[in-house]
Amino acid sequence: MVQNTQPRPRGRPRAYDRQQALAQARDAFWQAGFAATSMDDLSAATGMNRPSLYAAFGDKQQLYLELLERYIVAANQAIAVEFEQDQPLARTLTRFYRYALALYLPEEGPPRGCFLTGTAVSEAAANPQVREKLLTGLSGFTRALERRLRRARDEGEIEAQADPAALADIASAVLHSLAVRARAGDSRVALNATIKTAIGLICGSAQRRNARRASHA
Amino acid sequence: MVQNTQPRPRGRPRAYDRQQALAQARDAFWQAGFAATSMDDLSAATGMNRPSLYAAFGDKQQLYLELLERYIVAANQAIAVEFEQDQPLARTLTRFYRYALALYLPEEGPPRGCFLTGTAVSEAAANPQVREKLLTGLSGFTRALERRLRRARDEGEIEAQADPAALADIASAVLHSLAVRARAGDSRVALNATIKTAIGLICGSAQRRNARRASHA
DNA sequence: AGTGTTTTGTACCATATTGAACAATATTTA
DNA sequence: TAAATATTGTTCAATATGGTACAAAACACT
Repeated sequence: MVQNTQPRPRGRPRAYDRQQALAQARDAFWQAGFAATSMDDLSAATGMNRPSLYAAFGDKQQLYLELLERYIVAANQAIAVEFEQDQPLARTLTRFYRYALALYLPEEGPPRGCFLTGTAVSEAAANPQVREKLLTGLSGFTRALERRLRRARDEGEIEAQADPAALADIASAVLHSLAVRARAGDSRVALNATIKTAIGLICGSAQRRNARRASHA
Repeated sequence: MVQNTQPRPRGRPRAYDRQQALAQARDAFWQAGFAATSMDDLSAATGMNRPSLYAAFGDKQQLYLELLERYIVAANQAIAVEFEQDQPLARTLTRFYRYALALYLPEEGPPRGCFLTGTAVSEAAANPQVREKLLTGLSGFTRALERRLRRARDEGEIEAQADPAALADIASAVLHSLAVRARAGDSRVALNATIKTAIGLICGSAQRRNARRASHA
């Protein structure tokens, strides 16, 4: 059997776990936003001291951009897995929005919305790097939705004349709205009602009844 | 004729115009966000020195909350004026979204999106006062849309079985999406396509053709 | 044990930021 | 012209923040 244990690195071992520290830094940014989170906050959140933070992740902006990238990649992977499933469109979209909402409304603590819309949007106007990553992330989600809707159209799940790109725009808009409204403190009931309405509208006349009378809080 | 000139106040006259200073402070926040805007930035933007800023508007948060309030009131007034017009729903919605987009994409300078979603959303998770005002503002817009859609239904502009609250949710979602995507740097063409799609979808089967084939960038 | 290597943790510096104190200034009123 | 009043502009203190230098610590290798 091949030796699969890596040779341990030379010097003093790290006192932190890189993945865990990144997640903790992300949560700190997620709560307070980029500008309002200081290196001291990040130090406290990760348990690392500042020199270690700089050595491991560069300065605050580098770390933040890295976290944006990771969030986008993870979201795209989760979406890809879900959209590859051989499930009805309505069910897939329901799971898609429910998964997002679970992320936006954690069990404990204040509602936080989406990491991208909750923290990157405010920086985007003044910071081109953040703006670029944000747009890349958002349009990636939209394209994934469009591919799934195209498949739904090709397989006869929605009307043959439906425009996948147009419907993906609406489906994305609902996601953006959930992200904003969740962080704004809107109720879970109201957000779920929006999800129901959106799915009814997107999935077409077969589901039109739901679109008309989704329960509202 | 009654004397309508106010008696001038006692001491040294103000060197600034209050309304103008508020607008300049708002634009500073709008560009960089709340946390990234310092009192010095506000001082530079308004031309006032910091002691005058404190005397006139209180601390940074007080000033910001005041600006949120004014933005919400102004938007509600503009919406009320527009929605009172005796115009077809599709035309009203078109003007509504175009007006928003003009605000989000100024002629000069980087795209800025909506003042609420662009600056208040990031603060909302950690700041209950901002969160409350944000939710109030957003749900006010949604209610105005709902009233207009109810009128459209009652007057036969859209199907009698349509649910105004549900459609208002979608119409709001599109507004939120425009706000986010504009600040993220998405193209004017793409945003206009989303507007067309949304209006086609909301206004129902009479406009269904537009919903299917709105041009995409 | 001793040496080299990497990380940690303390200490430090320069600057940014908030907030207020206070004298100077510009105006109205007596 | 003098007094009262309100704002301006300078100055200052206290703290926050970003970023780094450097010695101590913890490991691998010889």
